[in-house]
Amino acid sequence: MPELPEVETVARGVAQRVTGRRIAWTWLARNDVVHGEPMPLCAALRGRRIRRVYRQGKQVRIDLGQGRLLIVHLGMTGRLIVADGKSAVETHTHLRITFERWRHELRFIDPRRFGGVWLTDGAGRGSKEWFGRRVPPTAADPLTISLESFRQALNRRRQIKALLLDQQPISGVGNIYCDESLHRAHLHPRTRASDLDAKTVGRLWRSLRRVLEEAVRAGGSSISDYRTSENELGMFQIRHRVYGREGRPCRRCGASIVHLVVAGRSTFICPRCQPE
DNA sequence: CGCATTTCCTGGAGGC
DNA sequence: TGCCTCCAGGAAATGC
Repeated sequence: MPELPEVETVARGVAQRVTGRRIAWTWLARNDVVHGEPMPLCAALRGRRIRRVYRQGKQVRIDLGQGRLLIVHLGMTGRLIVADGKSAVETHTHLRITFERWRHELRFIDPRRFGGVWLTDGAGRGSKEWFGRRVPPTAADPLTISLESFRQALNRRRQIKALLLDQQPISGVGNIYCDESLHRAHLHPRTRASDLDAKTVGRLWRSLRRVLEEAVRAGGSSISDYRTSENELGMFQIRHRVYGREGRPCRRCGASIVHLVVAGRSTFICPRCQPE
């Protein structure tokens, strides 16, 4: 389940390996995973040099220069890996990008196909319609958002969990880090966001940033499909305090972790640390 | 506006 | 062993 820390890890890993390289050819297994330009993708990418690779929200953005941007969204089971061109191509590999004078290549693999790839004009605006599917939204980043902007974003009557999962106000938080940050802030996920006092909003702001930063340092959480750009496991899952820990003791108070559904999502809380 | 529900998709888990 | 159902969830669409 790639969220901010996973996507950040992948973007950094890919950046390290492909920045400055020139694209030789692309191999597309099925064209419904690529959106944007109706022209053949291979023709659009061949000869382009990779200027920069970075994360925005849950997107990996590959800047190709001259106003071209290749956006990769990993969805739920997507992987973007740097692989030896001679290594076996596993099933559900949808896109391969090779480079001049390099034996390695970039591969996009996504069994469930909730993810996708967009070739845009560089603006990559979330609202803009592209051939096929809309570019997923990005807004304020939880690692850099100011406390004041965070407070404004939370000034809604919605449940705090639903708000944190909504990518429109703040982009990058998914189910895992939502639950982890709420536990650290001692907040019940069904709390109305607008009911939080200034002190509590500050606590959540810090908790969210801290858990995301820690997870980035651990290379993200590998629950099922997620792997780094080198196809290796992340390590943050062993440090989860609530996510996936139903029935196990709270690491803070020892109470049994409870599973419930909030905002239509599987949710884990400590009933003692996070009273309703 | 908020919120629940459904849709897309595949693989893994659990029941029988 | 095999078949069935359910579940995981990012984000959009739909209905109340």
